[in-house]
Amino acid sequence: MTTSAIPIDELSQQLRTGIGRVYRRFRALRATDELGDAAMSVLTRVRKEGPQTLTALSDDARVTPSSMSQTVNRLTAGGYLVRSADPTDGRRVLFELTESGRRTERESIARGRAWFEGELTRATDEERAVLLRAAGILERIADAPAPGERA
Amino acid sequence: MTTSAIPIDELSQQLRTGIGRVYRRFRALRATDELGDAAMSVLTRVRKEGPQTLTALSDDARVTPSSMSQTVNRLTAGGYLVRSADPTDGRRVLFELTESGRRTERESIARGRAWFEGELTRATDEERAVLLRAAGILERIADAPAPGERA
DNA sequence: TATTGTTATACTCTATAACTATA
DNA sequence: TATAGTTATAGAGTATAACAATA
Repeated sequence: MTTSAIPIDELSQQLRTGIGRVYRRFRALRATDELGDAAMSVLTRVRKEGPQTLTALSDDARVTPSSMSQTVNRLTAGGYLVRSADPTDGRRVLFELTESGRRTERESIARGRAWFEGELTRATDEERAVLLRAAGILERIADAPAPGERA
Repeated sequence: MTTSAIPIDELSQQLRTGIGRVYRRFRALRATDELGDAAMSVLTRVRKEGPQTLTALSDDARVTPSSMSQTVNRLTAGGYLVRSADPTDGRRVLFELTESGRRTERESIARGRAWFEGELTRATDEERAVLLRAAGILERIADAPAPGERA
C-alpha cells in the first residue's frame, strides 16, 4: 500500500457529511421518544459509569455546567434520575438512575437500534470491519483535547 | 479474512457512540459561529445543489416542512438567502444564496475544519483510508429509505 | 383533492450572566 | 479565593395543528 496521500480536506468534508447525516437520522428516530437527545445521553452515561457529578456530566458532554444543570433538572423532575449528596464534599451532587430511568434507557436504546442494525446487517462483513475500526478512531479523535486544553 | 462475525449490536453501539461524540464536538465548535447547525447545513446544500424548494430542503434534512420554513425564515431575515418564485409553479418558492450567504458558508467551513483536520493529520495513512471508506458507507446508510418509505 | 408553504405554539437543548454554598 | 452547582433569560432547532394559495 502506497502512502496514498488522501487529501485531508476531502476526507474531512466527506466524514463531516456522513457523520452529520447519520446523526440527524438518529435524532429523527429519537424524536418520538419520551426523552430527547441530550437527556438520553446522560442516562446512558450514568448507566455505564455509575452515579455522576454535574461537572463530570457536563465535561463528558462538552456543554456548560448550566446547560447540564437544566438537563438533569428535567430528568429528576421526570423521575429518571435522583440527586444524592456526596458525603465527602458538601458541594457535590451525585445523580443516579431510578428504576424508571434504567428502564427508559434500555428501551430507547433497543428501539433506536432497530433501524441502524437493520442497515448494518445489509452491509458486507468487510464493510462492518471497516466501520468497527472507524468507530474506534472517531472516538479517539472526539476525545482528543482541544489545542490549549489539558488532557 | 474469516467471516469474522462482528456482533451487530456491539458494532451498532460503538458506532453510535463514536458518531455522537464527534458530532457534538463539531456542534460545540460551531457554537461561536454566527449561524447554527441546521442553518449552516442549508447554506451548504444550496451552495452544492443550487436554488432549492422548501420541500427539497426539508426532505434532505429529514425535518418537517414547518421546521425548515422557520430555519429559512431566519436565513432570509439575516440576508443569507433570498426567495424567488418558481415561474412554472406558483406554489413553489426557490431559495438561493446571497453573496453574504456564500461568504459565510465558505468561512464557517474553513473555521470548523481546523480542529478536525488537525486530528486527521495526526492519524496514520492507513487510518485515513479506513475513515474515507467508512464515510461512504455511512452516507449510504443515512440515505437509505426507512422501512415503508419509497426511495 | 392534493401539494406547497406558512404561522402559532410549545418543548428540548444550548449559552451567558449573576448568584449561593462549600472547600 | 476557587470550586460545585443553580437560576434567569435568550436564541436555535424541532414538532404538531391549523391555515392559505395554487395545481
